[in-house]
Amino acid sequence: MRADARRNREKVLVAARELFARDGEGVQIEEIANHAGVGIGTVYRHFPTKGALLTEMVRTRFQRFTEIALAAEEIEDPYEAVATLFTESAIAVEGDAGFQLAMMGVEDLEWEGIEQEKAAFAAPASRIIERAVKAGAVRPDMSVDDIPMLMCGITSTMYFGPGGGEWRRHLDLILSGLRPN
Amino acid sequence: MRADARRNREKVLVAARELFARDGEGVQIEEIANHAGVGIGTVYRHFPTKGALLTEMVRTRFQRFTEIALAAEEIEDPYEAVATLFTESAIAVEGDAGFQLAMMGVEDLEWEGIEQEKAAFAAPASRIIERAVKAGAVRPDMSVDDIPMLMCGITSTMYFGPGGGEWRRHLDLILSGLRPN
DNA sequence: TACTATACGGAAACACGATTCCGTTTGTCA
DNA sequence: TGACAAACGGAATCGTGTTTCCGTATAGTA
Repeated sequence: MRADARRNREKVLVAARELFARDGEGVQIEEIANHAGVGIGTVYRHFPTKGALLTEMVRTRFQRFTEIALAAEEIEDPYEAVATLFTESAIAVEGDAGFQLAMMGVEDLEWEGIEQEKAAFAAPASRIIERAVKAGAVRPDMSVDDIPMLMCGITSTMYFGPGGGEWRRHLDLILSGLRPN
Repeated sequence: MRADARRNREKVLVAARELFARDGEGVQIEEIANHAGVGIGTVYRHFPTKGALLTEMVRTRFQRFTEIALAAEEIEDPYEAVATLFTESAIAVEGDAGFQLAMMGVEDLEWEGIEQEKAAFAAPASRIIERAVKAGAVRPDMSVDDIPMLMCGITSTMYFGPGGGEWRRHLDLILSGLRPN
């Protein structure tokens, strides 16, 4: 690949990241191109469709979750590990409207492309939850399948709520609801 | 207003209700018209824009919340009143994807049109929360402003979650998180 | 029944954004 | 320094869905 091509690809990615974070799926290709300082054609040279470009954004963000889960697994206290998993994940999503919408499932992105990332996250996350359940630190019926649901709720509060950190209260309620009985 | 006009207006409303519930903001005017058995022009005769029609849908649904709040206020037990308020509201939204999206704030509807309905709901809802707080049945820091946030979370679970009633678990967690300390 | 204000239907005009296409420019290599 | 494949820019094209417009049909009334 030619040097300028690699450079432009990177510029497109950076611009897309910023604008997708601000506007979600609503970003226009032309705007991304302008912001990156390249032509529309160049965007299409690197990504076959708008969806492919945005899926790329989501994939990157998702990988961050896996890092967080891996780090949380190292925490001694089983409950703290769970709390950290949720809290850090929420923080990672804060300020990225596009990803928030993606988490909520309202953007029609090609989630197919990120199965692999999902699995990579599910493994450590499962271990964290299982450990907490065994230790009696959370409800006995909690499972890894609750994570998308709960994150979805927190995320939507984040997206919907006026500016501030209202989502922290929501998270707080959920964490307290997760304690046994 | 001529009799046929009134009849058609009603047919449009019914069709719009059904299709908005199924597809959200994505419904097409032509589809609504076909479903109602009228022409596109007739839809526009009764509602100046698509947004005006959909706002009408949301307004109707919202009024249902007020009825629920008013009924919940009659419940003796202060905690039960809160729990009922949330549970019944959630049930009212179940199965209406359009309204779910509206609650989550992702449809760009003209919410201005429903300020009045909002206020009508806030009054009884406030009384319910205040009573529960005074009775020590919920966290002392709970307020009526938590309702949109929490409903938003529940609603998004409903929309996002695969079919079933997963949202009941989310609601369950939230209600248990709302208990004092 | 004849008249007229209303209302109707749906083809056409519009709006808007994704994607294509091709003439031009640029990086790379001999 | 050519030569040429790779990459670029952005006008033009296409697709899709909303809204307008106007000739036709109908309810209501004398």
